Amino acid sequence: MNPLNLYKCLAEDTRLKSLLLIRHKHQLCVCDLQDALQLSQPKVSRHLAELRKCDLLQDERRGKWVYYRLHPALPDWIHGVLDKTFTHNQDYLADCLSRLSHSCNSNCES
Amino acid sequence: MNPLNLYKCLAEDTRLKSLLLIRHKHQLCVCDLQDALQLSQPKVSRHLAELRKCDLLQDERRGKWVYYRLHPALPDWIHGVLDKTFTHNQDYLADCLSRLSHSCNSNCES
DNA sequence: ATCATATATATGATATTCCGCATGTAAAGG
DNA sequence: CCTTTACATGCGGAATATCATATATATGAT
Repeated sequence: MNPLNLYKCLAEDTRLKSLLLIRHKHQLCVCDLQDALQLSQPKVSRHLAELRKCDLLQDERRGKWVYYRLHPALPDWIHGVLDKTFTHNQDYLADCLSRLSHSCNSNCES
Repeated sequence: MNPLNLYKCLAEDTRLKSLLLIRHKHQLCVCDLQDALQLSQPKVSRHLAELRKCDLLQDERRGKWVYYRLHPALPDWIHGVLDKTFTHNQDYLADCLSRLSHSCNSNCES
């Protein structure tokens, strides 16, 4: 993953927020994000697919749900970038974070 | 500077390399970058203007030359992101870095 | 089998970004 | 002045990205 492609992935609101929320909650399914971001299902799904194709995310189906998490092989420096971004931009994430904590699909397990 | 706008700025080859090279060399003028990146003058200039308008860069004219450097008010976490990106992506920068060291507009002073 | 829920994808329209080229401006030297 | 060098910007077209809508697929329950 070269830096240019990473930043292209981060350069869109839905993708950036999805990545940061998934990083924060460890794993989320599409409908969690759909609720938290208040976006249509196809829109969320399409952006997650893009992040998956770039190997930033990994998906795993469990029953009806598909859970997304950070790709386990993600280089250290990318973790660092995401960490800094999350930590220093709580205002950017406040709204969707609060909506996320009210939903309960992914929160209720492991 | 919100993270989305930052990453939009970094999501283009000319802008990303320019920023990283300027960070590395402390300051560079347009023709330094033009040589290092082997790009047309208007192309470099336009992307630098965009980075300036987003307050990522600051410009300063000295005689015929306009020197660009990182904006002094750049938040710490953005410095962190740039540092990690530079350090862990030397391959992405190798070519333009070597061309940069052969030129001598900005190297020859302070 | 049928249906509801969760997710993915195809398609065509719209918007945004990027580029090359031409032109404009600013400084320095003759 | 006039020219050269360094840089900036306006403009139209090409390439890309994004979107909404419709449709397809997968799973689980009845």
